[in-house]
Amino acid sequence: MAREAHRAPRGTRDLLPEDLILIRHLERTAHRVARSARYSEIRPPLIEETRLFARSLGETSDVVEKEMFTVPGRGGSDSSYTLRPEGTAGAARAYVQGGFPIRAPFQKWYYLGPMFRYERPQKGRERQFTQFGVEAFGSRDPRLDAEVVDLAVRFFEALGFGSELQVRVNTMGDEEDRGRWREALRAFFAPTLGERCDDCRARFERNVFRLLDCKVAGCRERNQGAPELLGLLGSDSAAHHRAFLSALRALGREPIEDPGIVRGLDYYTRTIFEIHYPPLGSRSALCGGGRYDGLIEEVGGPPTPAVGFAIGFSATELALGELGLPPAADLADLRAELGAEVYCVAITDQEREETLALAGELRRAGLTGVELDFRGKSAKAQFKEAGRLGARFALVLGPEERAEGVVVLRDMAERREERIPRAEAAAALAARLGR
RNA sequence: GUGGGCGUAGCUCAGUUGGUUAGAGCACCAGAUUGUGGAUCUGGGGGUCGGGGGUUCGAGUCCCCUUGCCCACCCCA
Repeated sequence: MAREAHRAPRGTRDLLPEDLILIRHLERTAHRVARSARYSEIRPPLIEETRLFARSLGETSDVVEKEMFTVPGRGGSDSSYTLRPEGTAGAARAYVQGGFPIRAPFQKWYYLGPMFRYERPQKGRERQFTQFGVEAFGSRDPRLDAEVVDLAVRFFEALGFGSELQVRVNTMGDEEDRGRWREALRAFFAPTLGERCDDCRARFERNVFRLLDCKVAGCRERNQGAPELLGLLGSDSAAHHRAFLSALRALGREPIEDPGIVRGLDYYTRTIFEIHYPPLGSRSALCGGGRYDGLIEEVGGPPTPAVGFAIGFSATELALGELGLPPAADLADLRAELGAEVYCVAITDQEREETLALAGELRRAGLTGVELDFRGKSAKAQFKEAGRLGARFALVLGPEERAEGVVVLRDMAERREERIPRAEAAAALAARLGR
């Protein structure tokens, strides 16, 4: 081994052919589910101006404060670019830049691709990870919130997750509601602040909502009886929430109201939700999302409502692994692509060039998975390799065949052979492979 | 950023109270009737035991440092 072998950067990994069987299945499932409700794919750049994220995610969010991959621009001292840590900001920016708020405000989009966060890697968390997300702009209809949730649930159902999937919902209210709630919480927590953990005391100043999901047991106890936003909602927000719950039920999704859900990013308003799969235990959260009616304005557009979610593939992969999903049959076609369909065998070295030419003809004729030996293997070893690769047919070329202008077409499974004119090989294979 | 665990063949791992040429399985290669396969059998290649220092007659085994990976906390997807 080389003394200083290069390694993939910490928190990143190579997706090798074997790994891509599962990944590609996740991707196609995402495309399919998004398509089912007419969401269209978008591909914003992987880098954005740093200030876009600072603006949309919140200056004091952990992501912005210490988790971004940022590179200085070369132009001026004020230019700076950041590898996207999430997909919503870029989508919102693209929506505004593309002029959609005016020419076609209602848009249903989705994205799928790598995101980057400079964090300490651990199980289910990488510095480069993949997210599948949807964003629906231009409507404040609570039925749209429900459609988005349903989409997320169906993604997991399509992968084989069972009926234990939970939709946990909560509401963040609008800005006014949240102002009232913030003051109520501060008034509630202030007297017992001295009995809480250091983190809570810091959060009290920075973002009082976070006290609600502190993991420390003692702190949790002191959360009992904290004012709930539900009781402080203005009539619009309350009506929205009720209609959202009703719409979910109309889709056959029974929501679980969970006041403990608090999103870490600043841009959420009203509906927020998480998809959980309790059999996974502490790592049961698979998806988070919600409504962010203020975001478009935040990134320079006119007031425009929006709702969406993001699903991280890392956690999804982990969960699938624990559950033994997806069933092998769902991956069979992708797995088969790693093998060969037709293997061209050269009996002696005299046929090696011609097997290459033969393979070329087959490929030009549209056949896929056409392979031959490039390592000087014996005829026997070539058949062995053909078998290992799962080839359905072998085309055999030896001195005799060459002299007669034919090839031997061997059906690997049936172990039957027939001689056919060399010129008809491609057509014969195409017919047998159903092409 | 803070803790903890682990680095032995390409992969997954054994390696006994420190003791001779460091092992297994899988994978790879080659044979087992000179032109026919996924099984079996036989054989083969391949390791500065992460790196450095120390203790010792002797270190893969013990100690220290370093580096990498993993796990947890934080936070979240």
